[in-house]
Amino acid sequence: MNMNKTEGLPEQAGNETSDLSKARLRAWLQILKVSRKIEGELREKMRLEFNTTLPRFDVLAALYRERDGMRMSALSKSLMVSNGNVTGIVDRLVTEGLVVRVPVENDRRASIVQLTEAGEKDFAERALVHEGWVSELFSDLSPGDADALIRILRNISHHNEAPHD
Amino acid sequence: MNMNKTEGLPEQAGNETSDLSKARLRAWLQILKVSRKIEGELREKMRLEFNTTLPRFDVLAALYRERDGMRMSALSKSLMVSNGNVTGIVDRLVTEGLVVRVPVENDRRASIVQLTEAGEKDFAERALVHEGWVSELFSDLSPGDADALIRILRNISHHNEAPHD
DNA sequence: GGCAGATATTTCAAACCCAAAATATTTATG
DNA sequence: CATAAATATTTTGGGTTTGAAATATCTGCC
Repeated sequence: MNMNKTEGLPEQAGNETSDLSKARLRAWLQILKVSRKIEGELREKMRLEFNTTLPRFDVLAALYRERDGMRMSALSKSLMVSNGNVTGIVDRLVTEGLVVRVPVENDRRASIVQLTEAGEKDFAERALVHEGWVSELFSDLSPGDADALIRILRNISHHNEAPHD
Repeated sequence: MNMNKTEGLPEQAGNETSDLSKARLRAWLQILKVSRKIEGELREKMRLEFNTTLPRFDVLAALYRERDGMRMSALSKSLMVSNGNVTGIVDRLVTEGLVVRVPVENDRRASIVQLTEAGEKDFAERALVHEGWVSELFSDLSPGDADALIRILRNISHHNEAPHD
């Protein structure tokens, strides 16, 4: 018996549009929807309250976690955006005086991007407000659901891991 | 004992960076991470396999669900992007022959965007492959977790509802 | 009819984003 | 040492994205 059941079997290649496949597609579309809505809200708040943009904030956040600074390549990997992209964002942060490019000893190709004192101060203040915004936008998210969400999403991240976490 | 625990207490207004607030922030960052990674994978596949882009595919998908066509404003609301944005994407789809702009009876301001036969055919084929990609990227997502994910994310969507779902 | 305000869309400037090519530098290998 | 391959970053070209301003049109009110 059990001959026609597929439990334990690997997924069938030609089995397009199974129920499971459709459920996963719905899940993905829902992730996309929430992601876009929250990102839009945060972008607007950033602009109105802080007169800055989300990508710039993200760069500052990454640098705040690594006080010794990061290379451009480390930044782009951490933020999951392209190399060339980070160049422009860091350029703007430099002109704003929030970060600096420090040459690397013994490697004249690379440079390390670091928060200035002003950048550190600015970010520290803004991070608190930002966390408040997020908490407000997610105020329907119970502790249990938050944990479940994080667990499920981590599973997905880990599976699609290109280099490492 | 148990005197210092805060379980059951309502959220404190001035209590920035409470545990719950931090959990929600982590949840948001995880959503962002998954969203970016999956979007990047899909973008690359779209480019290599279909020689198209994600935004164009999204517009075709919306139009495929509404065979009678949609107004520009309905499109931008549905995709949660700005009005001006849709203009450029539809322009490109028009030159590719996948959609057409049909004037609206009694309202010369508006136009209705509709799939052409070629657009319909193209999308129908690609949608199946796309669903397969998503299912593969989410292959670690069990049916139970998919349902939980959708439920939790819907809660969040509903809370942040500007006009309607 | 005339006209103020609302609505639908496009245009515009600035920023972001990617992939690929270009540049500069370092490392490894003969 | 020379030089091919690898590495780090910037530049480039095409596309996407937003918010605001500009256009065109419609609706309601006098």
